[in-house]
Amino acid sequence: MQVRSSVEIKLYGKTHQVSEGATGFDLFEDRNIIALRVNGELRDLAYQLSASDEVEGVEISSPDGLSILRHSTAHLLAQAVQELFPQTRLGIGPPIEDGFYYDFDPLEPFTPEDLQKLEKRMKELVGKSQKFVRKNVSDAEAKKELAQEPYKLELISLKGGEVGEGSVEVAAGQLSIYQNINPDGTVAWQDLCRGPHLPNSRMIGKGFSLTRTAAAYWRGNEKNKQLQRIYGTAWPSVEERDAYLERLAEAQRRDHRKLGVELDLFSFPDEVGSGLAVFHPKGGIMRRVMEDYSRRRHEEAGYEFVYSPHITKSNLFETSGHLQWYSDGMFPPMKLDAEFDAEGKLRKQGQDYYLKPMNCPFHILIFKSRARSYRELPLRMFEFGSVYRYEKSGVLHGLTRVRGMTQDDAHLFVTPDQMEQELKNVLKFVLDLLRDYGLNDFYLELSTRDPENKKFVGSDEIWNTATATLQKVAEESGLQLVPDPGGAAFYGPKISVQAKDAIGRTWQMSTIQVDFNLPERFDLEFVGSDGERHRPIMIHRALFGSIERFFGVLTEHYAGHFPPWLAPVQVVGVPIADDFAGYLEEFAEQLRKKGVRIQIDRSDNRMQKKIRDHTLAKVPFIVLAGDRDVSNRTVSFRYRDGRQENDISLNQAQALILDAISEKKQV
RNA sequence: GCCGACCUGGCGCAAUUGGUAGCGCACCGCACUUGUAAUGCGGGGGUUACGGGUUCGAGUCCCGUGGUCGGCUCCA
Repeated sequence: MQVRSSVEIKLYGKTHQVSEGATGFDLFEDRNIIALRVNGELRDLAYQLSASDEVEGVEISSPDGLSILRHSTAHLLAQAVQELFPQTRLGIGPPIEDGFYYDFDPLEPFTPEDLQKLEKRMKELVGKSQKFVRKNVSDAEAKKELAQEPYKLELISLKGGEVGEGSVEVAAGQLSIYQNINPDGTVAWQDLCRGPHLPNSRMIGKGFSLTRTAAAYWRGNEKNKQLQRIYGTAWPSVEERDAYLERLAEAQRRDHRKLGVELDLFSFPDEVGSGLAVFHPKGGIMRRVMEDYSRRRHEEAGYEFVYSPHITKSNLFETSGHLQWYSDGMFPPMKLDAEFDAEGKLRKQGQDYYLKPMNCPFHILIFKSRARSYRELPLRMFEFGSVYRYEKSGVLHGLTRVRGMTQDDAHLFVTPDQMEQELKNVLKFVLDLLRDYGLNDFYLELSTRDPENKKFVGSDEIWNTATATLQKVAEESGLQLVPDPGGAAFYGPKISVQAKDAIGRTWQMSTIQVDFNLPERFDLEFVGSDGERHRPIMIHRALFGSIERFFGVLTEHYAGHFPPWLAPVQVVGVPIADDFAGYLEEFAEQLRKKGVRIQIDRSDNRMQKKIRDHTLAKVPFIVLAGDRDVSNRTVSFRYRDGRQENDISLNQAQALILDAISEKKQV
């Protein structure tokens, strides 16, 4: 037996002796440990330990472990692609949340059938038990090995930093290539990669799937060539993979575009144009209820209501700067009023009118309509303002990304002294209101100035004050605060409220934005207590973002099971037999007088069919009555989840319904 | 905007290698009147997104336009 000298390392912080030349394989018997963290850096299990290394194991189910699994699966995909489509060149292939992708430059774009073939081939490769082996290479070696891969060569020449977009290929310094090695020692495939990887393809197991293909610009730049991206997902077990796919399926079931059709809420008629929604009566009721409640709350919070037109002459948006900065996102102008003589010469200069992409300039004009005193501030102007933005065709998405929308928009004009208190009030107001609509899991994002960017308005001092104030206000809310450095617009910092929905997805909801720019551009002033003129600060604030978008988010959050106060039809009465319909009609009449949206189903359908229909229509309360109920003066309730409550007295029944509505309860 | 896929009655889907459009639900009518997720019978409804082309013949093939979906880029 060979005698080896031993080496002292630290394993999970404790001193540990290993023989010289030992690797991670010698350290961990647990097969769930698939990589190492050595002195803070992720390494392969095959990493050779050296003295004083501080070592930890990386479990496959840990966040790092999952990334490694997914990264290795991406390699497997790339190997399969190059085997089945040898002419295909490699882009990049990093792990992402819940999975991975790999970008390719193939001769022909991939088809869904190709995906199936690739998945099949990947499964075969898993069975081949190929080792993932790291090979450190010099730049010159790497270029030689990857001479056939133009994109990889580009990465080599760029190295680290500038690569952008999840660089898993190269880091500054040492380059490495990972080879997939057959049990007989031959190299099956290789890729430029910084690793680490699973030790063996067998460990990828069966918990992966290819999910879709898409195009993606090389290195994320619109000016570059588009590559074909294949997305996949990978998990330590088939069960976890299936659970993930089930989450996707659940998200699909909740898709507001689908529910919008099924529940007859809204549509996007082709005749109208992309991204322009019409709300049907049922969606219309919901929208009105949402808006009415919002109005009432705004009124209570000291907002004043204003109205402004949908179109305006160009000069307003020249003054505001929108035409200079954002004209791409605006509908092109309507050219009006130009007059020409018989020779076609211009006799009267025309005017360009634009659909408004924002409401703020109008509110500013209202502010400016007369001299303002400090006594009037804070001045809070609110409007359900319809705006139109020419979103690029490819980004339109149901109600969440549209070309015409109504913002619940408010502009607050405050003195610098008032800013902090006002921001505090606004944040509280926003969160309270969102909670009333059923969202209650939030975090905040604070977008601050990019110090590199010279393109901003306002002094350093005012930026620092505003940023510090926003920060303070955000922290006082007690919510988690995520910094977004460099995320601020050029005209001021902002807080955005992110809400998590019922299945854990995050939606950006409200924004509270400080603006130093527009007061400047419009030369806004108020007269202070000192008799001097001062410039107000403006705060932009949209709560829903847009009503359309919020509507879509709520639809998905509730999966169409709206709480009674929002539900388009709140109660449907189902008589056991037609003889009892009159009894239910009397009950309904009482509720209708109190504003309840209740219908009695007197159709020829069987009672069971009616229950089915109204359950599928997601009506919160189905109220049934038969002879027993008529004699006892009761009804029974049936809920969307199949639950039932029988023999409820009429008074109780009425109280139960009214209470659920007024208290915004879910049932 | 870019890449790819797709577009058949209100909705969800069928239509062998191009041979003259079917089904379920919904809708309408008739009968039935029933205690908690589909009663039975009958009926109406589509110039297959739109415009061209190839062909004896196009839902099926080709070109263009519009729209939808998945991504990329973008989102004041």
